[in-house]
Amino acid sequence: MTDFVRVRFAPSPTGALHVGGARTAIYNWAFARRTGGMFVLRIDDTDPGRSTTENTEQILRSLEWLGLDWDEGPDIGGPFGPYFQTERAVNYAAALERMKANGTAYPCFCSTADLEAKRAATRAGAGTGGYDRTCRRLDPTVVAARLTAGEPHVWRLAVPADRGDIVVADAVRGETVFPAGAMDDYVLVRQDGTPTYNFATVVDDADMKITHVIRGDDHLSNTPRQILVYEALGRPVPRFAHLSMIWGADGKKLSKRHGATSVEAFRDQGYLPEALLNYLALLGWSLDGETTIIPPEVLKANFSLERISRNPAIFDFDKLAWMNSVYIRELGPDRLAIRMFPWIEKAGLAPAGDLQARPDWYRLLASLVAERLTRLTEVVPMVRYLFSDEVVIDPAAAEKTLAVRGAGDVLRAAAQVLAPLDRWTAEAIETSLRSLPETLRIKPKQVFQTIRVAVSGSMVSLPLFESIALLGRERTLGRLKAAQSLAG
RNA sequence: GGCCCGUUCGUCUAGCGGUUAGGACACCGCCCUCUCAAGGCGGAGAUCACCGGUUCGAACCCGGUACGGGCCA
Repeated sequence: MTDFVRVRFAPSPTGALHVGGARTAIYNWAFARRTGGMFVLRIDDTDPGRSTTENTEQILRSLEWLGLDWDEGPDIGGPFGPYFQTERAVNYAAALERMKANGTAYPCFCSTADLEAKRAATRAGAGTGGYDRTCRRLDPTVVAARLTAGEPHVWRLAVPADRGDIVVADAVRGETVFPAGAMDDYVLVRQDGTPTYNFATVVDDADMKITHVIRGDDHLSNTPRQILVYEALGRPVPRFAHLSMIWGADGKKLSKRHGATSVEAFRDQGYLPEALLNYLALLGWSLDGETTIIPPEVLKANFSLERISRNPAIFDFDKLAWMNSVYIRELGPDRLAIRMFPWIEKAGLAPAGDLQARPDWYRLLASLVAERLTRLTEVVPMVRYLFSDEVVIDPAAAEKTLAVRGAGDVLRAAAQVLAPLDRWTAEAIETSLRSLPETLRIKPKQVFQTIRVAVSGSMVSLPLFESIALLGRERTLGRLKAAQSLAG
C-alpha cells in the first residue's frame, strides 16, 4: 500500500445529494486535504432504472456549492478513469478472469428455484444459511462442458476453506472481528454478466488505488465479504472508517418528513454552504470538544479519523439554524448584501441592478438585517416595508398604537420635526425624534412604537431611525400622514 | 433467524482508571434597549442504558442483559 492517501466518494445518482451522503463526502474531502492526499469522485450508476445524468449533475453541483473540490472525477477525468461504474465493465471482466485463473471464483448453475428449495430446506433444519456450495464441488470437466454449452450461470466467490476470522481494521470502531464460518460463497457476477455491488466496489477501489474507505455504517457488514475479494485479487486491503447514520428527531431514518434532507433543499431554504458544511462536519466529529464554529480552512487543516464518534447522531435543525445565523453575521454587510439580494430580487421587491445602483443603501440594510436573520429566506418579510410605496398596517398593531389617544399628535409632531431636516441620516433622524417624548409628555416607548407602526405597519421592525433613513423623506412623511387618518 | 455495530444533560459532543463529569444548541432569569434581535451575566438540566465482575478506586477495563440500528438470509 502506498503511504499516499487516496480516498473516494462514490454516490449513486438515483436522487439528490442527501445530507448523510454530503457528510460522507465532507469527511473524505477533509481527510484528503488534511493529509495532502487525493479526493476522488466516482459515480456508482449501476442501477440502470433510477440513475440519471440530471442527478449526477445535481450531485456535483451540490458538492461544489458546499465548497468541496476533487482531484479526479467524472467531470475532470484523471489517471484512473473512467469515473462512471457503467463504463468500467472491462475492469470487472479482467478481475473476474484473474479470479477464475486462481480458483477464487467459480460458476454456479443453480436456478432460482433450486436456491429457493435449498433455502427452505435449510430453514427447516439447522443450517447456517447461505449457499450450500453445490456447484463448487462440480467436476471440472463437467463445469467446462456446461460452460461451453452456454448454460446460464452466475460467478461466485470461493471462500477459502482455511480462512480464519476476518478482521476489519476500522478507524472508527477499532478492530471488528467476523467469524469466517459466517461467510458464504456470494455472487460476484450475475447471469447477465453485470457485477454485484460488493464486487464492483472492490474492483474499482483496488484499481483506483484507494487507501482509505470512508463510508456509511450500513456497509460495515459487507466489509469482510469485500476483504475476501481484495485477497482473492491479490490487492492490498485499504483502511476503513465506517460512519454512523444520521437520524431524524424521532430516532428514525432522516426523511423529508423531518424537513429538508437534500443539500439543494437547504440551499433553497436560505442556509449558507459554510454553515451546512460546519454543521455536518460536527455531526459525528469534533475538533476538541469545545470549538463549534469551524470554518472550511480550519476543518481542512485539522480533520482526523480518530475523532469521529461511533454513535449515531440526530439531526438538530435548531442548531443548524443558530450556526447559520453565526455565519450570516460573520459575512459582514457587503458580502451579506450580495448573498441576500437575489432573494429580494426574486420576491419582486427590487429590479435586477438595484444592488449595484445603490450599494450604500444595501450596505446599511444588510447591517441591520444581519443580526436578525437565521436563514436568508427571512430577509424578504423583514425588509418588504422598505421597498413598497404603501404599507399594509397590521390591524392589531394599529389597535395598540394608532387607536390610542394622542397618537395623532405623535404622528403630526414626528412629521413636523422630520420634514425640515437638512441631512436625512439615521443620526439626524434619531436626534430629532428623541425630542418628542419630552415635548409631548408621552413615554418614549409609546412614541416610538406609534411611529414604528405608521412607518413599518408592524409592532416589530428593523431599528426605527435607520428604517426611516432607508425609507427616504418622501415615503416617510407620506406614511406618517396616511396613518393620521387611522389615529385617535 | 445468524453475524456485526451502538447506548454520557432534550440534542450534538468532551472524556480515554482518581474531574465539583467540561463545552455548544435549545430552555429559564437578569442586564442593555425605540420593537425584534444581537450581546453580556447567571441558572436549571446527565444516578454516564441496566446487572454483575476486575481494581484501593470505573463513564472509562471484562462478561451478561435490555433497547435501538445495520448486513445477510
